[in-house]
Amino acid sequence: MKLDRLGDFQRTHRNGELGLAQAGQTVRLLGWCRKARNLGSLIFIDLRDRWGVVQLVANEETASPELLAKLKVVRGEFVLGAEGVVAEREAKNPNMATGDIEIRLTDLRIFNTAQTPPLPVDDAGQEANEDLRLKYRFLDLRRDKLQRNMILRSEVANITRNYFRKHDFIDFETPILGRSTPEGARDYLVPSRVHSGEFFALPQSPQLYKQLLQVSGFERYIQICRCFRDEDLRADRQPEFTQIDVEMSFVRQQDVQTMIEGLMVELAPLAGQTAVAPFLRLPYKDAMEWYGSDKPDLRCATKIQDVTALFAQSEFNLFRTAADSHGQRRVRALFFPGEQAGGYSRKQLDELQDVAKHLGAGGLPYAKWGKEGFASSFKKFVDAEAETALRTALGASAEGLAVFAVGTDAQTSKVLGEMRLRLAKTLGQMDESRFEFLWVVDFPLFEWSEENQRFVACHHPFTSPHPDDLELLATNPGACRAVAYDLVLNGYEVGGGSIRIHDAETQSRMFRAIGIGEAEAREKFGFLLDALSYGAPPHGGLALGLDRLVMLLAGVDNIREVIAFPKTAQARCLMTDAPNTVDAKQLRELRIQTETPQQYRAGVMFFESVPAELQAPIAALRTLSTSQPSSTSTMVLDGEIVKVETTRIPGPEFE
RNA sequence: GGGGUUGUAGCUCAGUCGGUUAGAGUGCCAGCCUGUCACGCUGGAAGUCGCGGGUUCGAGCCCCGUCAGCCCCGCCA
Repeated sequence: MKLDRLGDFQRTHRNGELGLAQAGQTVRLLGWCRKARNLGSLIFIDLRDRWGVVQLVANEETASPELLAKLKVVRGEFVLGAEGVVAEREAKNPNMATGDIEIRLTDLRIFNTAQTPPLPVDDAGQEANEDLRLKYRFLDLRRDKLQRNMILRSEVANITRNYFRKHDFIDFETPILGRSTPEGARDYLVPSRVHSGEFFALPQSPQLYKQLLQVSGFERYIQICRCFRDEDLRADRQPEFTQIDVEMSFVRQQDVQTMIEGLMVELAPLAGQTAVAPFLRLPYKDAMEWYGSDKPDLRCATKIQDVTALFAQSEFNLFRTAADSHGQRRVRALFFPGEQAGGYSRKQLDELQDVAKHLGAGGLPYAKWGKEGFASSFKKFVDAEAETALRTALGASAEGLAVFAVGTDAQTSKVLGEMRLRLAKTLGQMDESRFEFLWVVDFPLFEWSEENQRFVACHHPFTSPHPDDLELLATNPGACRAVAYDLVLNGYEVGGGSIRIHDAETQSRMFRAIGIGEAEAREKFGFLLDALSYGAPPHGGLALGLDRLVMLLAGVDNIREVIAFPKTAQARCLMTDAPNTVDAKQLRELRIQTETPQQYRAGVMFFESVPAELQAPIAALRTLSTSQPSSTSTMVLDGEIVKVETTRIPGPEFE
């Protein structure tokens, strides 16, 4: 089929903006065919562009033979230009924004055809599997849902830039090629050709640069920047992600928080929500105690309770030994009121217990008060008096379900934190229509790393110790609090920051506390120590996860839905097949040798042009190093270009 | 690194106890159709049951391995 040329065919209107106001006008529109409905001598086409969908119509009596011929070949996703007159419809469609009107076609241009899409492009049907969506991301992105998400994302970025500009922040760009740092996540490394054997690291965050810009006197820094972490993925974690990175001079914790709250107040309406500043400030210790999480979801009111003392005299050994442990181990509980909770079935409780076990619990003791009265996994240890005591302690006035965890605070927090969210959701005791912002503050400065057998910085090693805890730095680092704060929304950490250390002496003490000696500190962070010694102002800031924020504003539960070209959970791009192996020549230039655990050989599938007598030589000849289980490559054999499908076979270790 | 789960037509899925020629909806193709908008009606094509091996008279179904997607734990300053 001969395609039309765009030539000077320009749109006069966007599809979404047409209505009865334009009736009678001749318009030119552009877009994709969402759907063609051919009723014989009457043909409808739904034309989609970024702004909406409008119905085109033509009938046999009035349309020219040329126009009719074109209309009959149009299929889904063809790229069209339409010229026609806006007319009030005979049959209006109240479900469609432009449902009052249609375009009576006078001319149609077909700028491109399209194969039948491998996945549904409209949102009406069922969504395709995600691997398919990721492979054909360019088509998936045509869908309304993703278009809306991308537009929302752009809105968030624009509002953010305007907000900070309004507050005199300066927009910076910091290096993508930087220095690998010892603390924190694994770095993505970039080999340097010029300096063979040496590597740049992609930034996990522009942390040090933004601090140095405070030393330089810019006072207010903002950057919307890409960050990279070579760690395993989650539904809310990608290896490259976008931060709204903020840093300010001459500020206290509350100044940074107030600034960020102002931004949230402006962003919340994008989700039809209202954010009311100031947000709740919840100490880390209380968050862990009440919610078992450092990012509590406050849309559920239920709190964890300590019921250890109730079992001091109990014959239930599991619980009593905790009571005897002088606080080392505790019995903690969650109580959910209501008929539904009290009527929880054995099967449901077993499922919950499985989850608890996966989180490291031995089981999930429970007690429930329902239609059949009191039931519990440890009922034989609970007499009437004990039951009353338990009931009173839990505030269980009527029916309901309590689940228990016993162990160290870390253990019980992990289990009950998860149970709290699960039960709240399944029992409908989580108001998912609300937005609940809060600040979690007073984080510990350090945590013990089993792997390294030393304390490591919880946030990062530039975080200011809490002024009241300075002397603990050397004596009891584990108890030292930090001036660090996380912004939490609906159980997600959407941002985190701190007041930084701004004097070289405190910074040195900090390095000492985490086992970085003078010489090592000098070598790795000499530039920072230098900077701090030349008049660094008191400063602090925070970084917001843009992707997560947009995810929550969009009301979706996966970060991939708000990223145009995301990676899979295995950190691969299904569309481009990145990462991929590179030419030996490239590696030689970089003086890099690779160890490949398996060798790959040309496989068994050949394309039409390969004569039979050449197939065996090809199979024998080619040994490929590729991470792909199979791939197609082109090679020249006896002067003939052939395509070879290579498949991976197990082989000896590659030398 | 570990655990769970999924993989059957272009797409979404069903497939019983291992037993005839592997089905449905949708999409696609063809014909008919002047008010559709999830158009309708009639007909048709369409399958490496992810891949490899095994058990069996017989495997989509059972076993072993493997690849890929998703979720979680560890990890993520």
